[in-house]
Amino acid sequence: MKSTIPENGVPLTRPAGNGGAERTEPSLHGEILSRLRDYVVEGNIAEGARVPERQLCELFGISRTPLREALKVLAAEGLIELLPNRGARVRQLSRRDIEELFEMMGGLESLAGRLACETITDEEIAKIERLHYEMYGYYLHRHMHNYFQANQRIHEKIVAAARNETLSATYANFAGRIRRVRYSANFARKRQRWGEAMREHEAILDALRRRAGSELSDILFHHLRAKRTAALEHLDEAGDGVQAQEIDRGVSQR
Amino acid sequence: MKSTIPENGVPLTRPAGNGGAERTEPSLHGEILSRLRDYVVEGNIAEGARVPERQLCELFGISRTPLREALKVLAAEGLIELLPNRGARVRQLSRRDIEELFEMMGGLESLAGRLACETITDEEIAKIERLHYEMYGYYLHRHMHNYFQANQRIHEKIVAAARNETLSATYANFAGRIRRVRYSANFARKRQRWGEAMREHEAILDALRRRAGSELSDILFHHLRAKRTAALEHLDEAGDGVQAQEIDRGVSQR
DNA sequence: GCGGGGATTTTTGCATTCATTTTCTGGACA
DNA sequence: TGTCCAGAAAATGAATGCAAAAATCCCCGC
Repeated sequence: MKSTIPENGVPLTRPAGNGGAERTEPSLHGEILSRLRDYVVEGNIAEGARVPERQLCELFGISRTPLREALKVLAAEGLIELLPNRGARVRQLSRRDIEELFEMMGGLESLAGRLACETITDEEIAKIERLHYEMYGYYLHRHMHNYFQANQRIHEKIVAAARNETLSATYANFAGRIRRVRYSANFARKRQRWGEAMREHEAILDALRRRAGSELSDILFHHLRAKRTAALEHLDEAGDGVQAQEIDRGVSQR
Repeated sequence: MKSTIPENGVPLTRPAGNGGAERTEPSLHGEILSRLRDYVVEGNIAEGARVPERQLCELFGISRTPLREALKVLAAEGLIELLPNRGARVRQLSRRDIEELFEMMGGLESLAGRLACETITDEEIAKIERLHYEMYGYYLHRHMHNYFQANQRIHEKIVAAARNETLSATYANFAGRIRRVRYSANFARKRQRWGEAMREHEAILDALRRRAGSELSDILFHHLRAKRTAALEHLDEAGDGVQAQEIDRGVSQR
């Protein structure tokens, strides 16, 4: 059959028992798309660097056709950019891009909060409260990583409570795009910002309990606006070394 | 009944001088993507119907490879859906899909309004005011089509005033998905709803003049919520005849 | 030592080909 | 007459081939 494909570490066919969390992608294209997206989101290719078609084909054990299809989709998602006759590059997020993405996240969470207030159940709120106190514990112990994860899950729960699949999918898309930025920004988060964030989260919970949609919408927007500010500050501080390499990546008009 | 594609005037090979207003897409893939997206959005293929690869290849004068790449992207955009080993179909919007899309539009416009209030200039507001009075004229004369277009342009201006390219692109994407629904719903719009919409638009302008971001955010959300309700009512009334043809398109659960 | 220009290699974009799967068709049989 | 099944035809998904563009290398002149 596919005897021409060199055997490498990655199995050509999916293992029979797929490993727990991963949802089964029926088509090869779908699976490649997911895998390549993860591969890029997880930072396996440097920002602004070329996406090596040939190597990825070997890595995944496929031909160029499905890989290129996946590249086109990722480009449409905004994760990479396609330069005519010059292949794909991992999209380098400019300062403005990051601003825009945080604003989008703010808008989406704002919407999610508003919608959630319309239909959220007491059980769902209780679940979020539990996550909140868990997060508070990590805050007190200054356990950054777990705090970050609990934080993410709270926001995901709110989005899920909106009961809007389209919104969830869009949210996941944008979340993927700024994942690295958010994480590193959170790592550098100052004590002061931590305290603010905790207070904002308390306000979020309060508005959620009262099902105050419009109010929650405002709070979430400003919460994300604050995250944006923190991320940009972090970028300014830590990013000086990165500036140089951001410059020479050439034109990238959309 | 297989041939849903009418023979239209699109030449098989691209004319040397590309036709007028269209922005030049550097790559063939990009051009095919745009053309195919327009082709679908404009309703040239019935909802739920198969997207005939072979015929479209002949129509555009290309091979299957770039066409299939475009199909994958359109599927990611939510315009069509891909059934494994069974090709692409134009996505049939369920009632729930339409609800979700209007909610998304509400969220995006809500965000746009909030952001716009931060940076909009007096000139931009004046421009929107002119459009508003133009629209008011069409309202008085019951000139449905022009009213719809002026309405669209006002909302586009607000989104543009947010100065967020990512938001604009996302907005355009969702607007394309529900274009048909919105338009037909507007056509059926009752007198009463027209009056309401005009009042809402006045409130929008008022909040915009005062740069009351949070307030405008609320107004726009509820404005879109009202549009959603109107669209769904229209669907319930006029959609009875469509129900039958919606049933037998086979499985398509999401 | 350094820069420039042309040939070579690599990469890209699309067309074509090939193996499967699905769908259509026609006929056997209850 | 209706149903089921086998074979043919068509469509799909992915691999490969090929021409053109880009990147790289190499050598020459300065």
